[in-house]
Amino acid sequence: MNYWLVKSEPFVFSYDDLVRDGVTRWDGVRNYQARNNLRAMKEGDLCLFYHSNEGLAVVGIAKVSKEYYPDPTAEKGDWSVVELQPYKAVQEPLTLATIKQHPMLDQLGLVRNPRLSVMPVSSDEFFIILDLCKTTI
DNA sequence: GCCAACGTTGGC
DNA sequence: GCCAACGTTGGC
Repeated sequence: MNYWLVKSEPFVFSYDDLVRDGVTRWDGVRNYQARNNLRAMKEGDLCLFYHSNEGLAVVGIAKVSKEYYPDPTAEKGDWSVVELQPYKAVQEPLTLATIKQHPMLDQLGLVRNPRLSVMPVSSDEFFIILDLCKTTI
């Protein structure tokens, strides 16, 4: 089991939208590092769902329901998508400000490379974050 | 292969 | 709205 963090602008696609839709195709990724992370996801892996631009917080957990396949929205280039489904909303959203204050989370990709939209999270980091969200899985 | 210019992301 | 960081593009 691997753990990940995906970012979405909530006014484009929020965690509530994921709950509403039940499953979504995570398309439109046009960054090689992010794409390679999508390709490393296995069915059943869990993703922290982070709201960027607005909210600036981890708000839920998504599960990888389908492993990568070619992005149908890509007109050219070698891009991939996965499918995600809602797993669990967190009890308390965890804001970026709080994440930055936590000494155990200073290696988190979200802090070290704020522009990457799909990134791996260590299991230690994942469970620290769940704990800060007062959430169990 | 280098590097300048440009575009995008995303926090503040 | 601004700006820093990063990635991409394209000329040489």
